[in-house]
Amino acid sequence: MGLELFDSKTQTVREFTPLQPGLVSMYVCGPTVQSAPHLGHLRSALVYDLLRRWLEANGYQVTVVRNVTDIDDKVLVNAAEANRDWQEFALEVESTFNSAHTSLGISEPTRSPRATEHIADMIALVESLISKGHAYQAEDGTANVFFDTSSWPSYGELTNQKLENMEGEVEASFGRRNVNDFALFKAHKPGEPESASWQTPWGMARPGWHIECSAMAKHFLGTEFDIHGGGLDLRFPHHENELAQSSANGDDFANFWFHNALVTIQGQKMSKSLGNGVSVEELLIAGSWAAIRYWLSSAQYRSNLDYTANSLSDAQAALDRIGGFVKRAKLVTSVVKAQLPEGFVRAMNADLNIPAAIAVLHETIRAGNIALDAQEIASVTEHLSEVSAMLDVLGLMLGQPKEFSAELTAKIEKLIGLRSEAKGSKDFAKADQIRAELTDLGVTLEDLPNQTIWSING
RNA sequence: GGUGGAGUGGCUGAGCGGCCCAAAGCAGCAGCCUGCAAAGCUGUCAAACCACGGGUUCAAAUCCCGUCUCCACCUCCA
Repeated sequence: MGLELFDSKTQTVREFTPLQPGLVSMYVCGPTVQSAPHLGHLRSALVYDLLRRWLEANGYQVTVVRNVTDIDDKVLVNAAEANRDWQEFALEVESTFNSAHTSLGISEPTRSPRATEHIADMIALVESLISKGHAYQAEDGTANVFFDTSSWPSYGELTNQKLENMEGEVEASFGRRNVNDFALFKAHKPGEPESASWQTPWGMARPGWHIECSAMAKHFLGTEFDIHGGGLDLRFPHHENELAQSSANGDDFANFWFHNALVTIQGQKMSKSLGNGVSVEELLIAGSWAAIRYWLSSAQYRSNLDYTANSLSDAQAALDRIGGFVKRAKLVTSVVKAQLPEGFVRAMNADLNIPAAIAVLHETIRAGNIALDAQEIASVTEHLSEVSAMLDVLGLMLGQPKEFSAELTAKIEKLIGLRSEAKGSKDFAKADQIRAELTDLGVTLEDLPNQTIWSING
């Protein structure tokens, strides 16, 4: 059985078949670069990285477009507060996202377009919508342009809502005809930087939030593509509005809608507006990037993931177990090409059940350890190779071995040599003294049957 | 008011009609290894039965009904 994914539009798990054999096109809503990323953003980025890896492991050529929303109310507000040029500010925040992604081992999207680079595409799309009777310039004559929700009977189809049940704006404002109509372009406001507005057929304006995704998805992926992803909190209004714009324009848009659940803290959503987001800096005090990645993988993507004080240390302990096996196994054998275990494949295909896949990883490690104890090298090789293949798919990093100076390495190895000699001549006092010396240097020794390996803590 | 989702061992977290008297990890306990440790490994422990009360079924954590609690979205958010 092949890959099955939950499609949040139909609210069913469906077999995934790409529109074009062998190719997968995916659009992911990336960050609004208004402030530095927190754990929740990392989860979202990681989910799509894992999906991409699994698709690639299955032989698909995957095109991932992840946008950067670099023009938005909050970007302008936050930049102004920081007394910065908004474009510089946006670029800087974007780079903090990028470096966090890189550190987490998230591969770069095929394309990562910025909203401000596609104003022309957005204008074209809005003109098309106006000509089809689905959008209008503000009644008050400003450059505001709105989508006319009353012209689109399917509005609400993504989130299964009826227009009359929606709360909408308190009152029609800025020239809206209807409280649920949403902005496609926003007229330039006095006080906002000139640079934050563009010449449009309706006057100087900047794009609304939703139009960029419709325009850029079409630009890079065409009128129809396989998967549209983003955080659960984007389903409404953002994705609902994207769908309305694109489908009102006659485009088929996404075949699968994919929404990752959120990271919570004390049961509450982690969010910029609640101010309870755990920043990258705080995370790195609690654990390593590897631990963060492992922990973020530990719940299925549609389940909330609650961050607690122990989260990263638990993850690190699990990771150490994995790393310990790999390290020891590699002393007696090496990795060969291996098939992924059937249970692992089954778990990944079942709507990307990473925690179940990780369970298979641990089971394989246990079997590998047993083989290691029994000195059954062929079996160790097999298990090590399977583990390696699984780690590859999961993109799990095993605490990249730190580089130490040759000088330090030589010193440590010399001390270990002396200790071994002391042990050989049963001079345990001396051996223990050397071990204590190494402990002071932060070096942890591990005595294996015929050698001593070492690592440096922290 | 509307639309979704969740409640599983000390913690995290899979399972969503029979293979479940419930995966995996962490923590706990014991043993192995060791000169002793550390680290590591192995085993084991754990839920008077999966929020509660009914029901359907030969069979339910898994389906249905009711109740309680919690979360998300309907305003910017991954």
